Amino acid sequence: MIGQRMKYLRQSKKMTQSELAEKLNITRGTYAHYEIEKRKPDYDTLQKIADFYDVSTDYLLGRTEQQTSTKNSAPFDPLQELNKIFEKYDVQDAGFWDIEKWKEMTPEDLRSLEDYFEYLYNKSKNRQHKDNKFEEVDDI
Amino acid sequence: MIGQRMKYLRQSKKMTQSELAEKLNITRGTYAHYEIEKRKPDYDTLQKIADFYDVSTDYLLGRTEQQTSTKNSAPFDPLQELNKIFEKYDVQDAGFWDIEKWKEMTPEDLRSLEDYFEYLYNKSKNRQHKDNKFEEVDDI
DNA sequence: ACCTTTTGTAGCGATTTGCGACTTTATAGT
DNA sequence: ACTATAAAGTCGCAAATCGCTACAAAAGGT
Repeated sequence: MIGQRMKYLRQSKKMTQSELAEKLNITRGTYAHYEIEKRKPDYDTLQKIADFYDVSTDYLLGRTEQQTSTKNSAPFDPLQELNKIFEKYDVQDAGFWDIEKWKEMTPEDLRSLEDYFEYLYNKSKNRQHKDNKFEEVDDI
Repeated sequence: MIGQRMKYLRQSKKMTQSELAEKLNITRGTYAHYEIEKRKPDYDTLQKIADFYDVSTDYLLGRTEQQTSTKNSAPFDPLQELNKIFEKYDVQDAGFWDIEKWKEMTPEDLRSLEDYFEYLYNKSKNRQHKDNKFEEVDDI
């Protein structure tokens, strides 16, 4: 399936395998294998292909007929999201957050942080400081 | 990224790695590697994961924050599409099409068929039966 | 028919995967 | 707090897969 779609997309752009391979930083031989489905591109290349044609990986994999890429136009910004949470829980940035690390954070990390804040919030309500479920947040 | 998301999805369903592994027909050890990103699932497993959680592969791969799967609710039906083409080109099913084979056909195959019909159509207009560009259609 | 471009296909070294077994960490019950 | 049990992380190895280079076949153009 993926081979068919790659071939179709390539031809509709009237490009040769060589040209595509160059875009993807692989040799033409390697690329050729994809189209005839003897090999599969690694995840990195798969995404490059999806990016190049602006289609979804689901389309390439044949999970959907909609080509339309669902890729975010405005990429996820961890710092911005962090501030939202700060506001929500009325936290003032005390300066002990390692901003550099936060740049690497995923949406899932953010959710963890929210869980943590919520936990702190609940704790402050009934002052039970024994539970150490979240004690290892220092690695955030 | 994919590991984080898999872990998040699994936990939000309150499942263990063992349970997930069973669903995906892999061993727990193998599954564990995915979450900590030491290994990557093959394409087949990736799609099983996406199917199981009903999210897009783009989401799993971190290309988008939208979980929503773009998978077709009504899957592509080759036979139905075939009939549309038959109608369009006024072909009557002479019974020499191997229906079983057609069940495997992709949208791209359909496009090829349309090209073929169009070719036949053009040929019939100026009776030039020498060009054998489409001579090998018997493998469709 | 001939030459050029493009595509398909081994062969092979190197990388990566999946499994099973073992270790470490977390959870629960008393 | 202590122990037992479950869950998650990690290692070594066999097997599968990948990417490259080189060669073969097909397609296109003159």
